[in-house]
Amino acid sequence: MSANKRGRKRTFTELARRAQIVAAAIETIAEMGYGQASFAQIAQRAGLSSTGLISYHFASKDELIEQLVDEVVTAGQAFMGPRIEAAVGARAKLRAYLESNLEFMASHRAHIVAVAEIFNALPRERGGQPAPYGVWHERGIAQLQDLLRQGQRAGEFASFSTRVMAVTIRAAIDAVGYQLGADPNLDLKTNARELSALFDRATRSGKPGERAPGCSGERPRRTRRTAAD
Amino acid sequence: MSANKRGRKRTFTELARRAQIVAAAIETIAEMGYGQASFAQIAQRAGLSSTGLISYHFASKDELIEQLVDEVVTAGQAFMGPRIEAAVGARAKLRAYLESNLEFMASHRAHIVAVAEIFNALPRERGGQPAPYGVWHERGIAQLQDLLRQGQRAGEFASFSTRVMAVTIRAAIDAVGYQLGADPNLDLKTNARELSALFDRATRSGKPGERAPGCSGERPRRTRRTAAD
Amino acid sequence: MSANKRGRKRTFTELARRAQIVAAAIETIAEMGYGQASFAQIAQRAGLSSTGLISYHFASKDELIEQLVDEVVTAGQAFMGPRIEAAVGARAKLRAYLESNLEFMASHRAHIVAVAEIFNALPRERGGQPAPYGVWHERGIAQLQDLLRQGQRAGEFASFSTRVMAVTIRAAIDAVGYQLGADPNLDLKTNARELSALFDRATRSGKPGERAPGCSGERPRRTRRTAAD
Amino acid sequence: MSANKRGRKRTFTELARRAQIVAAAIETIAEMGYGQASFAQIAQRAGLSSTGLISYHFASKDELIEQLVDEVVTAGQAFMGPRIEAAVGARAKLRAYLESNLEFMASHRAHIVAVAEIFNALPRERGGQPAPYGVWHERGIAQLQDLLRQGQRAGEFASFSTRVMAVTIRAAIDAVGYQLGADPNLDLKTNARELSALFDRATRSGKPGERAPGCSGERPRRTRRTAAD
DNA sequence: TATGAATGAGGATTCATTCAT
DNA sequence: TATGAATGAATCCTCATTCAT
Repeated sequence: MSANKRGRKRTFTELARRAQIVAAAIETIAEMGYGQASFAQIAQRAGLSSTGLISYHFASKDELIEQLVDEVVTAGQAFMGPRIEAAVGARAKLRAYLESNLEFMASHRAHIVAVAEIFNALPRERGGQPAPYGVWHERGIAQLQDLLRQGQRAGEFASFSTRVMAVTIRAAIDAVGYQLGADPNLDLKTNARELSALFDRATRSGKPGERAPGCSGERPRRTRRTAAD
Repeated sequence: MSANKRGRKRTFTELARRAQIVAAAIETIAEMGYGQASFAQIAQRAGLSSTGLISYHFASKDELIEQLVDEVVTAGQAFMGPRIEAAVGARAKLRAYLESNLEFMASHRAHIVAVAEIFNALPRERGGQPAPYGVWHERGIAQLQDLLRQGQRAGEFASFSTRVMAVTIRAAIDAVGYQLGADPNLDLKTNARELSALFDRATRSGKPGERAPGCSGERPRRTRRTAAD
Repeated sequence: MSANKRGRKRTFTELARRAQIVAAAIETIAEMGYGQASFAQIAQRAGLSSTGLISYHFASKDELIEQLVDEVVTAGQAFMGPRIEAAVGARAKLRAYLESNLEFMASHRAHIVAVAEIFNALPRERGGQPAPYGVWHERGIAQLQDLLRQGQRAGEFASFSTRVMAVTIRAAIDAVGYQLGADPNLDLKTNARELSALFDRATRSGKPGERAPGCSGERPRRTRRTAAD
Repeated sequence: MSANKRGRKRTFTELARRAQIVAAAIETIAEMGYGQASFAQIAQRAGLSSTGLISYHFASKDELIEQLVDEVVTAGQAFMGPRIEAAVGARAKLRAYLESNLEFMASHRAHIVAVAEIFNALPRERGGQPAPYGVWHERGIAQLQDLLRQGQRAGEFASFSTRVMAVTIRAAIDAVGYQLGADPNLDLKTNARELSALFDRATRSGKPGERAPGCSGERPRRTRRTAAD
């Protein structure tokens, strides 16, 4: 992926142009939706005077989108990875997973919305051929399943289908991204706290010393509920 | 809705053709994705020799999609409504909600996949103007929030943001539909059981006589876990 | 023209239907313009539930339009002919020609507007093949030229190109029809009076006893002029 | 008006292409009529291999037509304006108006025919919304009315409705353009001379020293009349 | 006769991509 | 490298006409 179409290593300028185009594509897709994100729109936003330049730097629209997704996912992992690893224990890691995900969303709103648009707009896995970016999705699920299995082995988590739980956790996070597309003022902190608590209850075992809040009759963090709940 | 463009009551033939076209659209969208579902593709699948016939029966592509969504949503509500109402108590209703949703998916796979495609492909709410079928989504969320609030008032459910919980429940269900698009052999019964348990734990209060399974250290329905979990 | 496509004489019903369709076409074209007057629009206005019926009664759209023009022109001639013949002398006949034309317009606004639309919208004479309804136009010009030549022979009219004068008179009348399409409240009586006077001055000879108003320094019918003149 | 859709100044090539396409549109419309002037026809006549190129250079068909009309009207005004201004006195100006109009027609036959086609084919003013290029028409009428009023104030012209007279003059000129579409060999010089004389008689007052030719019993320029008159 | 269904050609427009400069 | 010009396939939609009933 580091070689251009002439088989040479990409020059600095070339890399800069690609980055600029990808950035413009992110903005465009986030703002107008994948369906409206034509080369013309992207070029305009990038300040380019020709769509031809996009075709010059990217073999096809597919390659542009691939690059875009790649960058966002990589950035996300770079942001979240350390935070998750720093947490001790499966419960803490799960909480870190959820909260760092939403924290990343807060600082990379357009990126997240764009990637969500792309995932949704592109054809899914059908018959035999895989979805274009299904790999990333499956990789994320697998990573989560690992975490959940560790917790189950450690007795921190109850017994449940790690697959179903992982898919649900991802779906919950993606739903926040989806809502963020519609409402830029969405309160991500509240969402993070609520989701953390939700999946904590959903996963935790009833082990002594790890008793679920519901079991003790007390609630750790009482939150005021408003009408908008 | 029962009058055609000439202001006449729709004939039997017309209704049949419309249904046939809608069915072809469902198949096409479910199989190829919304983006690829042109009139030409739909007409071909319906065995029509001209795209003009689709335009003859539907005022626009929008009307076709609207009709499609309407049919699927109406059918879904007709299927699920009674099952949810028959359940007694909020916990049981929530379980019925989840299970009837997935049961409907099992028998209407293409319908669900098609509608999921449409929801995802169409422009989202941006700035001020709402998403085309966002109404349905918001209505579903609101309905779920009602159910959750009732459970909270009755003491069956713990304290949490009903909005976040409702969005997460819907996201979990939609994720199952999404997976169904990729894998027609998805085990919906297992998914239904797991999701029921998951959200039962996530919502329930610690009231006596309503103790969460996790608290007793035992699991009611022990499920064999496979590697694919 | 009195036989239908099966070579039979047209039944009363058939004639009635044709008349009804022609009437609807007149209304539609006058109101929406020729370009928007599709069979669907005409059928709807005629209260028919199928465009097929129009095709059943008329061999083609061309035949419908032909019939329409025929009816309007015939009605116009029936109205104007006697009025012109009743006038004595070329000057009086020319005045009668102009005034009866505009009088007919007043009572057959839609007809006139529709025919004007058709004349304008249809292809003109090009290369060799004649304009569809150029015949009517040329016939009208020829008739006017006859009248003008008679006046010249009788010494009532000055010497001028009867062709140019005839074309100009028709153009002036058609321009009134054109304006009538835009402004239904157009004052036809004033237009008739002004055009009569205009072409009286433009045609008349300087013979004694027939002196032009301009020559005597007096004006026969003094009209108050308003700012809108 | 000098910036293209990318907000750039138009290049030489772009201007040339636009001009070429406008020229092809003029030819096509003049020859086949507005109704038959599809992008396909225009592209073919311009030697383009794709209708897409027209859309590339013009935002819409409307813009193409607008540009076409604009060019022709501007050229016409540039041609006629100085000739009218050079004339001294209302009578001479009116004569210059008529003669320069027809002179322009002689050298820009297709342009005039095309614009006449467009004016006629496009929807007229109806209800409230104005005709697309009605502005030009009304502006021409207003300009003529100004000229006529000046002549009336100066005593050169008799008393008449300047509106009716102006509309009739324009109609007479347009009728020449109309005939030109059908007969390319139309004798424009004779038409110019006859129309000049016609409207001179129609407008002039009976003032001493400005006596109408008809009053003297003599004709200044005796013209041979042929059968075709 | 009359209806509604069906056809297929033709309408403008959008778009990613290619190419010469 | 970068630009603008050009391409041609694909988009939805309109319409007069035909046909079976």
